[in-house]
Order: sequence, then structure tokens, then C-alpha cells
Amino acid sequence: MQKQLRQLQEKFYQIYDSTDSENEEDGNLSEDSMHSDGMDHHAQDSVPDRSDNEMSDLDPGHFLDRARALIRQQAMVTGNPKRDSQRGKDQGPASMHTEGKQLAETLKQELNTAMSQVVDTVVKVFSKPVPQVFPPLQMPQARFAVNGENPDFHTTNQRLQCFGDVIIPNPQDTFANIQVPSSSDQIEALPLVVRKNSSDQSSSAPTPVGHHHHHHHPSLHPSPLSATVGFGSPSFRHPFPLPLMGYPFQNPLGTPSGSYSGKDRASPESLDLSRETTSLRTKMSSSHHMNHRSCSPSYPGSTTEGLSLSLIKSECGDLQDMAEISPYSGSQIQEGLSPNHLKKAKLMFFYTRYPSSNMLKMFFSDVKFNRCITSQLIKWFSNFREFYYIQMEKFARQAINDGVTGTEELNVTRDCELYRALNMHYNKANDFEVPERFLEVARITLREFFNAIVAGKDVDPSWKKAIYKVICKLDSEVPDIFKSPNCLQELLHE
DNA sequence: CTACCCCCTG
DNA sequence: CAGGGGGTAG
Repeated sequence: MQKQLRQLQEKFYQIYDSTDSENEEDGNLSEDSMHSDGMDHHAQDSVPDRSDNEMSDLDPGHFLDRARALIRQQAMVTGNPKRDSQRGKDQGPASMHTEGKQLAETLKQELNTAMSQVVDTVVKVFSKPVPQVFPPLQMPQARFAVNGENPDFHTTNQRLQCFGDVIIPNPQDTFANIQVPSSSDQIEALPLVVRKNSSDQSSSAPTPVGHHHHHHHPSLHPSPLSATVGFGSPSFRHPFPLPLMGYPFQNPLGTPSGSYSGKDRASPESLDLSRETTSLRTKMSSSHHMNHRSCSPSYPGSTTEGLSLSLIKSECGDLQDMAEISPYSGSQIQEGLSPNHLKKAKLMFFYTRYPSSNMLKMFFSDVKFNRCITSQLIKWFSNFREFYYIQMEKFARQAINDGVTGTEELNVTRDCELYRALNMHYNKANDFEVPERFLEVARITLREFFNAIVAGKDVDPSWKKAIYKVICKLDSEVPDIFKSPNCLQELLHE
């Protein structure tokens, strides 16, 4: 069926282009307008970023509308001398007219048959009693639970959207069936999404697998297990390219490098994993507009609500609706930290090891700060330091083992192993020129470790504190370029 | 309490 | 890198 639609679509565009090639620079424009057409009943999206063209094209409703518009236009432009840019220009307006008519007729017929089939299938799928394949936990119901809020959810148009969204890729798929929301599911899930009281914990009973061992800590982690499962569930594999999925911070530069990770780089799940990295902020910050962004599939509805602890409530419960940034337009206020932010932070580490939270706010002005974001950034630098100091200690000990006696023999140059390790970690792409000052600091740190170890201070459990105290005073000013949200481009294009 | 720090773990 | 525990300063 998808193929059929595609063929129709192609045919359609042939006609469309031949008659209207002057009208629009590219098809995407029209897609956009169509897009808004069909979505107006649907607060935002039931599907994040349905700007995807493929999707819109496959939406039967839109397609029909567009076809009708075309046919109307077909009749109107007959006299337009410019129209024949792509076809035999010898054909007069008359033949054009008849041919257009023919095409229109053919088109109508094909559309009708196609639509009938679509409707049949939809009805079949929607009316068939649904065998419960998965245990409730794995039901990615968040998406539909939210739809339940929308009184217009049952309009044909939206059913078709859901259909196109999830089911079309494989209507016979057993998994597809569970995508069909039963009204009871919605009613049940809805309050979980809306209310934020801790008393909701009782409502999380339907979830058989408990994730309640969170000790009531302001843990920000809404049960990663179920989150991952929900997302990885085959029924939930989204047909869209990832950047269009409402995750504006998909890493365009590759998987952010963990110092110890590497195995998940090229794996099929790597994208999901990378998403999971930053998904928390998304989940939290968008928790209040779940109504529209129902697709946050990693939001396990039930158990998570019990975990909406003070932090989430206080920080993210009253966020204003921000204009989501598109993956393509760069500089808007973002609600989460992107892989690019991570990269930027790493580069900043070359200048400052102990940035204050105020400093971070200055340098990450393109993100909307809340406690979560701040903590995460601070955590990043904490992790950076950890790696840094581990390397320092390692190389200091190694130097000692190598028979180095005096601190004078110790240095950090751009070709030494220590530097390579550090550079690999903070500047993996090696597209940034590490400031000289950093080498100095590194050298000082290395010597500090060396001396401490030689002096046997490492027997003291907290022997490193003294070193930390020294190093934290060696921060230098971060260049102003880093204050620019686009600093990465500017920096790396040098 | 909050905000940070560090440590350890996955 | 993120979680989470433990500790400290204000």
C-alpha cells in the first residue's frame, strides 16, 4: 500500500511540476503549508516534528487535498504560457487542457481506489479486537495517553495520522495493533501525566515491574530500564529520520565520546543510547507539555510520575512554552544540552577546570537554565576533572616507575602521551588549538602529583585535595568566543 | 536546605 | 557520561 501511495505521489508530482513549476521554489514549502493544514486540530503534534516530507506525502488526507487543489489549478492555468517548462512545449493549450483533464481523471480514480483501501485497512485494524502481545509495562502508551486529552482525537484525520505514523509501515504487524489506543487506557494514563502529586504513586500499580527502589531521592532518573525498553520496542521504531523527532540535539558530530565507552559507537542502538543521554532534560522539561509532545516514548508514564520529585516539580513544572528549536536553525533557546554543548564544554575545560555556575550560564546562554541543566553542566566538568586527574596521577606514577627523580624532568608537550590522552578526551576531533596555558597547567598538575606521590602523601585518603586546591586557582579566562552559541562553528572554522 | 565537591559504579 | 552516596560550607 505504501508503494501504491508512493507511485501516486510520484505521478502527482509529475503533473504538479509540469503545471506549476513556477509557483514554488521547492516542494517543501508546500509541504509546510499542508502540514499546518492537517494539524490544526492537534494542539502541537502527536508526532514530534512531523515536518518530515515523506510522512506528509503519505498522509492520505493531505494528499487528497493537494490533488484537488491541483486539479483546480489545472483548469485555471491552461492559458499560462509559462506552464510548459518541463514538457513538450509544442503542445498547445488545447491539448494541454485535454491531457490535463485526462490526468486528473486518472488521478481521481487511482486516488479513490487507494483511499478505499486505506479506509478499509484502517477500519479493519481499528475494529479488530486487540491481542495483548506485550505486558502493560512495555506499552508505549504515553503517546496515546496524551492523545486522550484531546477531544478531537477520534476524528478521522487524526486516526489517519496515527495510522500513517505508526501502523502504515506494516499494517499486518502484530505490534502495530497494540498501538491502537483503547479508551480505557487513555483514561487510566491521563491523570498520571497531568497530576504531579506524590499520591499518584498508587496509580502506578498497573506497572508490574517495580522501579520504586529510588529511595525517594531527588533522583532525576525516571526508570531508565522501562524507558529504554519502551523506546526500543519494535512497535515504536519511528519511521522518521532522527533529527526530525523532536530531539533537536541529536549529535551531528557523532556519538559523544565517553572515556571508557566505545563499543556502542556503531551499534544500531547507539542512536537511542545517545538520545538517552540527553533525554532526561527533555522528559522533564517537556513533562508539562506532554499534551502535545506525546511522543516522548521514553516517558514511562506510570512509574515515572511517582518519581516526579520536588526537583522536577519545582523546576520544570512551570516552564513556559518555549519555541522549540529546529534541528536546522541554530540559535534559539534550548531546553536541553546538546552534544554540541558537550563538545563546547570540553573545549572550555582547556581554560577552566572549575567554572562557576554563573560562568556556565554566561557561556551557555543558548540553553534555558534550571537546576537540572546547571547540575548537568557542573557534573560534566566534574567528570572532566576526574578524567584529568586520573590521567595526571597515572602519568605521574608512570614517571616515577620510569625512574624520573626530579620534577624538572617532567613536562607536558604537545607530543607527549599525556597530552595525547587529554587531547583525545577533550578535543577528539583535534580541530581545536589547545591553548598553551593548558599545557602549563597540566605540567603543574603532573608535577604536583609527582611530588605528592614521591613524598608518600598518597597514603592519606584525601591526599589529592591539596592538589585540587592548587589546580583550582589556575583557571584562566575563557575567550569570549565561547559565549557565542555558534562558537563551535566559529572556532573550528579557523 | 542548597549547592558543590569527590568518589565509585555502570 | 550519568547516578547516586557521602561530605562540606554557607
